[in-house]
Amino acid sequence: MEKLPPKTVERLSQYRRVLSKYEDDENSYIFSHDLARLLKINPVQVRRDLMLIGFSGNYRSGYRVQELIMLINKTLKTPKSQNSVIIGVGRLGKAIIHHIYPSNVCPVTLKAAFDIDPAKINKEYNGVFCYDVSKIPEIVKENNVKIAILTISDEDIQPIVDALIDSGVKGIINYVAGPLKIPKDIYFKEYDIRTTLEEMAYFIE
Amino acid sequence: MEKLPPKTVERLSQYRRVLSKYEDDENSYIFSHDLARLLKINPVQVRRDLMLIGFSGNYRSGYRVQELIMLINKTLKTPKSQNSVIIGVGRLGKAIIHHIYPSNVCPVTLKAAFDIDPAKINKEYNGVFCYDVSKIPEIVKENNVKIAILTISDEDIQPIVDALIDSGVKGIINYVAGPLKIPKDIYFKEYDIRTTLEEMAYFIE
DNA sequence: TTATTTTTGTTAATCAATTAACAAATTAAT
DNA sequence: ATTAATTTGTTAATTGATTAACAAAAATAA
Repeated sequence: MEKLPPKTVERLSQYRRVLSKYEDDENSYIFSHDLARLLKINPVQVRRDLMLIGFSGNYRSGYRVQELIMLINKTLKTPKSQNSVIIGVGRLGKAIIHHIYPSNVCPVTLKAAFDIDPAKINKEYNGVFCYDVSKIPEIVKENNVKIAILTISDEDIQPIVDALIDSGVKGIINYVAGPLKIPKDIYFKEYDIRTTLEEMAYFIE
Repeated sequence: MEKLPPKTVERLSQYRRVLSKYEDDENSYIFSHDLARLLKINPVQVRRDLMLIGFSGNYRSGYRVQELIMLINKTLKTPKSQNSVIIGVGRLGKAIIHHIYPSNVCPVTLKAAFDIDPAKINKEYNGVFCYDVSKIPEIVKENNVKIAILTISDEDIQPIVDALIDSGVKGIINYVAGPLKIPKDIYFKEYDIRTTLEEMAYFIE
């Protein structure tokens, strides 16, 4: 099946998250303009996104929330379908562990954490066990992990990245800027808050 | 002067950050394709971005690093020109404080932190003082703060957001998804790692 | 001197994302 | 019944971002 545009996928994930708060009522409906307002986007965009996944609404009452969530679940792979690991259990690493795991909303499972600091290794953080980075190949292969989250900025992170990729990781999210050698076929995203801050500083007034 | 495209601003911030590691040598130069490789983008994009800010390179040796950093500084406002605050000093809040402050690279100054937890108030975190949220109007106005970073997902965050905006904040970065009422003229960005994870899970094979 | 190579600078073309426009469906009101 | 109001579904238009294409500049090699 044809892949959806990346931006649409991003919004589908956001629709699902905000809608899950509205799901209490079995029979609740939502209009495109209401869903749009929750995400601060244009209602046409909502309708277009839903059109792309083949979801139909009702001319009078809008879109059925429960059905929409179910279709988004199906479209963005079924829940718990992808496994991930996190590198680094410092402040940021721990924050992310607590934010995404255990969560009934996020369908990506965090299978393990890794660190280089002996003080952090062989402990559990909110249910996620932390191993020495040397265990990456073993654990990653064993659990069929495809996504890695990087939260440490050590100079020597490149060997860790290489080990992850060698072991089958296909997507990397890096929260600490820094040039990394990453093959072209790896899905890579970098988020550094400083970039966002500087962009914002430029545009406000 | 005409505003630059948002994506160009984002990349300028990234160019500056990676180049600052190359600045040691007073007279170092870099080619567009080398800078491009560091950011995993197309060299044409680098040249186009630099063209937009009116920076010229040398046909033989590329772009002068030091001069380029200076021009980016000038383009993205001068260093230390914008003030920010952070809401919440939990795990994520502390991680961000340590990541951006004090930093000679990020030109946005973190002026204060706020929390609702009495155990966290009136303490200093890596040099940033934490106040009770009731102090928002006073501190924000006093320091001419224009940017706020949200790291708490409390149900009652809307009044905090309203206080920030009333006190003059023009840009908000939200790290915890959740519908917020934000006026149209506020520059707003939301980053929830779960969205990124789900998008990635969809695209990798 | 005359090619050859390399890299910038810029326009044009392409691709992606958003928004506008409006027909079709449905209900409610007159 | 007819009109008005509302909202979806879809195509077309627009806007924004990226990439391709290539001339101009400068140095090097033949």
